[in-house]
Amino acid sequence: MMIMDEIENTFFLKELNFEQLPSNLTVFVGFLLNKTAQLIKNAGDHALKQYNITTQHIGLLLYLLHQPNSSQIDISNATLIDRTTMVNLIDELEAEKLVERTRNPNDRRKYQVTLTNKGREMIPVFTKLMEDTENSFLSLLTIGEKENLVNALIKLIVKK
Amino acid sequence: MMIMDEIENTFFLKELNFEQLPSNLTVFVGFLLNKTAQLIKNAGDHALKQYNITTQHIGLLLYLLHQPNSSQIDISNATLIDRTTMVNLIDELEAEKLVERTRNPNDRRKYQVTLTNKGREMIPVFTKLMEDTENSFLSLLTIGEKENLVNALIKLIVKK
DNA sequence: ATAAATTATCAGTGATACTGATTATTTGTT
DNA sequence: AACAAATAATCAGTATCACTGATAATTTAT
Repeated sequence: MMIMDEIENTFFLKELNFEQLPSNLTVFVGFLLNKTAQLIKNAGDHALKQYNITTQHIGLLLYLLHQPNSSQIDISNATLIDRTTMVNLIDELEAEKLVERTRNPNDRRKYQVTLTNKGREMIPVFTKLMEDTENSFLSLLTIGEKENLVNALIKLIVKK
Repeated sequence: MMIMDEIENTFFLKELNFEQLPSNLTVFVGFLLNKTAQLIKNAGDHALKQYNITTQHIGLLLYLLHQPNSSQIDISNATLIDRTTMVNLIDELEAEKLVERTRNPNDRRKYQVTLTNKGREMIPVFTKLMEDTENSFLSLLTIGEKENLVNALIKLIVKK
């Protein structure tokens, strides 16, 4: 496979000092995904640090913008974040006065999580910050490569 | 961008119940990378569970196969895993009798981390398991798509 | 009316990354 | 040779995140 040469020339050999590679490269896709995810998350979190939130919170806010009054389970399902982790994330957004919990009058087991005015105001700020951060992170890729990357990742996630 | 339609038709709309999306899709690349990395890691860890190791350990073993007698710092740099985390990972591999620490006689600050016979015997087993797992995970992608994915991820990691 | 399911919550566990300090050792400088 | 600085491994502690399993409140199904 072509990739093998590519890796040996660019990545493992030069940067990671791998001098030889196992015969099948797929062993490393998990590693590559893991490290890339870590790097882009760090970049995003760093940019958001001044606002006391992380990249995880952004997904919630954007979801709420388009699906107002969602329950925590709804948000959990939509963002693929565990329901018990969601409790903390929404606690944190509430502490920053970006969202509010109100009971759903039609089903009092549920909350309606809603954006506050501050939340609505801040979303464009956060979005811009994240866009800039991700664009900078992805700047080595062409538009086509970005599209391919996104499409591949979506395929892999949707499959599950 | 074409991608927007793609996402709306396949992913957010159907699976995640997003009905509308922010104008710039790059906000979500971090999310996609994060989730994909999580899923593939879970799959690998599950396959390796019977051997009491995780996908993280595999990278170390393979590195040691090609760079015997490496120090912990060497491995740490090669695998992009923090040096303090490395201590634990090698503890765990040692507990499983897959590697050994011996002091480097030329520099007694360093260890030489070496594969045991058991370690060398098990590597093909682990590799096969990981290959099967990753191939299954990536089975929806064509060869070309896999190559593009790997190349894109390598570009993004090497850049940093 | 009762059983079963659902939503949110909490306590606890485990994996991982990272900071900052410490010890032992080696290297560089005078 | 003596001393300072750098390096390798370690440890204690913090933080994030995913996840298990339990519980209380409420709704739905039988």
